[in-house]
Amino acid sequence: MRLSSQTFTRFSPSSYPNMTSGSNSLMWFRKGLRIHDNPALEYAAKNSTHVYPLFVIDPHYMKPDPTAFSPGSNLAGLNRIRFLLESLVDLDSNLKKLGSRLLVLHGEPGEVLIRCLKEWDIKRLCFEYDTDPYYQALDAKVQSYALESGIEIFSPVSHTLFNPADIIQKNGGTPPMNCLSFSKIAGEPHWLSSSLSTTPSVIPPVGDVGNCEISEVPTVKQLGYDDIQEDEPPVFKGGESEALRRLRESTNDKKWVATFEKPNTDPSAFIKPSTTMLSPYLKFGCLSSRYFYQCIKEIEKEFKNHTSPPVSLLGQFFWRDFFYTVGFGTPNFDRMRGNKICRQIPWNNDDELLAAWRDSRTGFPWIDAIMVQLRKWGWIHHLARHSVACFLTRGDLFIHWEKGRDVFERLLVDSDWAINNGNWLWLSCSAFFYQYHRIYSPITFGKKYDPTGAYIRHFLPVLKDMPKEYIYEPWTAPLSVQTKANCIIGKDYPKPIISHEIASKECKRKMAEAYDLNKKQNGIVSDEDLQNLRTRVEDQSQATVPRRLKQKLI
DNA sequence: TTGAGGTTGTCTAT
DNA sequence: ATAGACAACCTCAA
Repeated sequence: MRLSSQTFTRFSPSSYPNMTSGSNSLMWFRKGLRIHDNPALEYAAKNSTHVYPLFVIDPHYMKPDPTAFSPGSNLAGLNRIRFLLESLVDLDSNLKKLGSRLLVLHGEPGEVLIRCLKEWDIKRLCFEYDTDPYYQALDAKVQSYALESGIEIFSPVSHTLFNPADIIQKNGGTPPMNCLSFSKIAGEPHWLSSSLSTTPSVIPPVGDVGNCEISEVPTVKQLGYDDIQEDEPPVFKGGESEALRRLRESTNDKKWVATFEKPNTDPSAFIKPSTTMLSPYLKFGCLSSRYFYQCIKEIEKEFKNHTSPPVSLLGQFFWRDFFYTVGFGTPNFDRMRGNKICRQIPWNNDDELLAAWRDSRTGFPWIDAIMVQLRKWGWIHHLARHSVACFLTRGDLFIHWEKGRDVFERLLVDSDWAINNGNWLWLSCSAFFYQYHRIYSPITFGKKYDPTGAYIRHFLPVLKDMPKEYIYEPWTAPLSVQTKANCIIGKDYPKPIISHEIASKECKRKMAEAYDLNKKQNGIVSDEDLQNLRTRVEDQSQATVPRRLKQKLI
């Protein structure tokens, strides 16, 4: 496809009116770890003598954090870091096929980049536009240096289908607040009917790298992750090649693609998961969302009765762009305080309950099994995310969504700033979704997909011999049954940390009080108001939920 | 002001 | 499998 983006940031200093063929270009990779449909790379490859493809290993993202609750950096768990490194190895290999290679440097990306621009006498800097706050701040610094130095910048929008800024402008200055109005404003992407030719055939060679300390793509061990215990092979293999292979595999069954309905997919499917599992590849841009979109569009043409957004496979891309747009247009999107679209809710501060949830010790097998899958795979089904997010926040534990967001951010291979925050806002009924009476049951929700509990048995082997009558509520099994199943509740597997029946009622009442306050005060809730409300609802809660229901954790 | 619609709730009855 | 009760949130269009 000829996906030359019409929406891009470009500064062409007048001191360089003609791009001469004797110029050096730097292609800065961050996301967008691919050679297909990569407008920044394509632009760099044109009319340059030398192209320097660069990736900077950023300690902000990849420095090991020994104090964290699971191996990884303070931002990313090991599964995601490994995925990223594999993606870089694959990118290097794909670049080599085009006569180039990937240059890897270590350090603070802004500083490293500016050093490279000087050292390599770069006249043109190309990188994919990024809406995440971290890159917005970083890119502003780099751009201001480049402008002063007369370096041309080419920064196209190619991570998402649409340019979030365009959507916000079309909507009158604020982001659309639901998926339907987003779709109406967005329409069809302008590049939809562009032809399918995806990869540059050659990239000008890397020039002299001077004094820069170029390294190979490091291994996780070289980055300082020593104690890796691998009991199972990773579920994902990073990289563009694997992404395209999996895309072909996923789109092989055209009828499945055309009749996909997200809400009807099965969160308990683990032998053959019920969705494409391509999200990690989209997150890092190993797979172009626009290319994927075109592939689905082609398939839909063959089926008159194909499904439609928001539930169709194509619809999932609108959700992605929707969250990117709201995230871009909302100050403090990743926080409750200072976030205008976020209901102010007096969440509990209970680290004991939070740790139980995080470490699969809630005593609810459905919840605990999901959290095991999250740690092991770095991926869980969307509805599984709903189940555990609802349980942590408005459904049972009433703990702040930001705490759950941090855990997901760390453990998910596909964790994406806008989408992760957007979904936590959604699930906690803080924004977008407000029907807080609809609470996922930690017992019956999983049961309706998986009545025998195969999913639980797989991820929580301690319960593998528990009869199916008790697998979702093992504390109700008679002691003789527990003994026979080699699983004594309270010893081998925890008792439930709360009563779902009581806790969910309490949560509804607290949500009603919080909504009431937000409405009365028109969303302007001070720290003091919030603390007063917290004291009030907790006092009432003490009256109805005895402390002993928060049983000792194993 | 009113009413319809909102990707993915649960429980019971048919 | 599907329908209605439950108790009732929000936003947006008319």
